[in-house]
Amino acid sequence: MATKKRRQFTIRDIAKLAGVSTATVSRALNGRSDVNDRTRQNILKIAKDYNFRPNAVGRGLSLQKTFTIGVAIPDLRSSYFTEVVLGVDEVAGERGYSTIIYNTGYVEDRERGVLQMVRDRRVDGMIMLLSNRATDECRAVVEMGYHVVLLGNSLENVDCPSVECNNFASAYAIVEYLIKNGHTRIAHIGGNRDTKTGMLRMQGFMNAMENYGIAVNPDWNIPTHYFKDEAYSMMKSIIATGNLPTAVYAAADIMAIGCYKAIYEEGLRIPDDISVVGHDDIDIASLVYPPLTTMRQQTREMGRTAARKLLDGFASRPGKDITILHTSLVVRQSVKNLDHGVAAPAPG
Amino acid sequence: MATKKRRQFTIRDIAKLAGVSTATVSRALNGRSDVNDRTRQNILKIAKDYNFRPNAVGRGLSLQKTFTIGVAIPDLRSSYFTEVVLGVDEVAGERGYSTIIYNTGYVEDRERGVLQMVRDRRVDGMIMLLSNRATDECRAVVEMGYHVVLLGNSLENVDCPSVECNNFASAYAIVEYLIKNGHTRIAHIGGNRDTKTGMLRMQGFMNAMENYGIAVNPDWNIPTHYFKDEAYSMMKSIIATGNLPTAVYAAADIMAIGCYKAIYEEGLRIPDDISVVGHDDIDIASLVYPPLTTMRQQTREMGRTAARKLLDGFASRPGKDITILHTSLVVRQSVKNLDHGVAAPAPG
DNA sequence: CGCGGCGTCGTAAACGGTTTCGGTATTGAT
DNA sequence: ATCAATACCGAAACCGTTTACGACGCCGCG
Repeated sequence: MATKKRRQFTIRDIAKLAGVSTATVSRALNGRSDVNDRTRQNILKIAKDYNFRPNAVGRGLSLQKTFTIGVAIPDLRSSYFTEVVLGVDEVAGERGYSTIIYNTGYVEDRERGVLQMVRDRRVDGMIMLLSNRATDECRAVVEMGYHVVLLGNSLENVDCPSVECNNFASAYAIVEYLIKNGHTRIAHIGGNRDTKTGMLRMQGFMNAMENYGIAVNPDWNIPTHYFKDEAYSMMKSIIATGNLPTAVYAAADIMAIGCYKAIYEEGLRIPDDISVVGHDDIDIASLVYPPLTTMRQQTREMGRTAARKLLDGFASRPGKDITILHTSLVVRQSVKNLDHGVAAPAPG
Repeated sequence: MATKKRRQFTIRDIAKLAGVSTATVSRALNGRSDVNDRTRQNILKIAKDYNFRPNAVGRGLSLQKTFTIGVAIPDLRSSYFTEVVLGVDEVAGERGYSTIIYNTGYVEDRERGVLQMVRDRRVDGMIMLLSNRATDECRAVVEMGYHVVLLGNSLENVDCPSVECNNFASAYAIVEYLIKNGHTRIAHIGGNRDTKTGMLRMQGFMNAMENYGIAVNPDWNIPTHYFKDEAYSMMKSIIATGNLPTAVYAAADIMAIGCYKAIYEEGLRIPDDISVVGHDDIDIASLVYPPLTTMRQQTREMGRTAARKLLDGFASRPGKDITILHTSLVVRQSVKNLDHGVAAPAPG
């Protein structure tokens, strides 16, 4: 069985069949003007008959360009990230580029490794969602003149474009929403501390609390990773103390979902016993029970503009320029209004 | 600003600096034995000092191998598929391959296009989740000797490995579960008809109904695509007729979620008014309300074995061989037992 | 001394495209 | 008829790496 793999059918073969040189074949195939129309038709016909496909690797080597861009995300399973990728892929596709997706899982080595793909010339540029830990590596790469744009997390002293949302204001807004609904016992299951988003959202939380004169319980300000399972564990441990908050602000919807699980497992109700809010408005936020109130990010649009920046940068290389897409509060049913509600805050 | 992009630092530069030929540099860098240890150390040092990285494109051309595999999935947003991808990426990573993800969106042209990547030599092999519509194209490609393995949907007369689940038996089992809970008025929001999985699950549904002597209402056997939104629409239109089933079997969890949305929007309750079951056990199946009973697939494992087959196939090329991973019923809370329940079947 | 073997390395040809440079033939103007 | 411009095309270099083949020196052995 198993058909043997033949040598590839190349433009040299076409050249021989057409009685011309490879240069002419290349010109004809690429639609250049300086080739006679009859010979072009002939070459095109042969290419078609033999089902010819140019070898992308050879082409890439010659052109010093692969027409491929990479995008590195921390977690393939989070629809926040896949939505970003979809946005990137959209505009990449429009411009004749394909996109490679890398999953870093927030592990430092993989972040670094992925960054090198652009030096390997596997991709023409990279869109990176990474933590601060890769800062030095990233700076080095952009200083070598390679094209990268950052998403969600611009880095200190790294001169490349980035797109993000106003994390601080966004966190402030949703915590304020909680406070205006009568909550004072508020926990923060926070995002990764070596991530700018994580720091800013935490600061937004702190600042809102401070401005309203509410003390924050240090046991209720817990950094962890942007994973469902980790948020689940943290929520569990908070509940285990017996000292319950009336509301929790999870730094990402995916983490809020983890909190849901923990809360339900402990026999508590949302929002009656504990209110929960998240951040990002990923697609399942409206599908869980109760539907999650959260801050909506323009996720796909972020992917799109990142891709545009990267692709535009191939022509004329830009320096640092940050574009910020704003967020908006979407109110659903996961927070209880304590002023008009039944229960008073749980006993400390 | 914007550092100029220099010519790449190549093994030729290293050769010059070390006073040897590029052949020796290549040998040293690749750990071959026939190079003196002192010269090797010298070369390695230079490579390190200059932060050298071999050009993957040049390497790929020379080796006729890119150490990259592609995986084509229909929908990046479905965690069923991303889970597959994660499985693939796991074993690929272990063996020194990276993986490229392509999103086809079930559109025929993209399925065909993606298939060509392996002919372009962009990837060493492909794992494809596709519909029957790409059958001819796919057969042609494998007959040319390229490496592809199919996942979820083996194709007629295409001689390549594939991995799937027992769709027929799986569908039969969950419909039987519905029947044993007293349901007879059962609708099937079915998967894509040009997909083997869609056909088989539909047949499993039909067969179960027939074996239990239950007539199937043709208005309740609706094919559509494996998308949440489409299932939502279908469910809406069923409800709009006023003739309600007591249960619906959605051919995929993602579709079941779409049904949830439609049912809730119409002010009905799950499972009190309508029971819902799905297929696949994607991660949010346990997080929606009520938790969805469904058939669990060994999703990640499917990705893993597909990758193993592909990678193993590089050494010795296999013909058709289908491995089937079994499914299991996971009972949660989205179906009501009509025998012990309150309500009799709704009036026809 | 001659010879084979081994260790080490260089030359040059691949791999599959693109592109520069220049050459020939044709055309049109004078 | 002469000359310049133009259309079309080929030779060869190039992109960065690997590798088949052979060269060379050195060693030990008969």
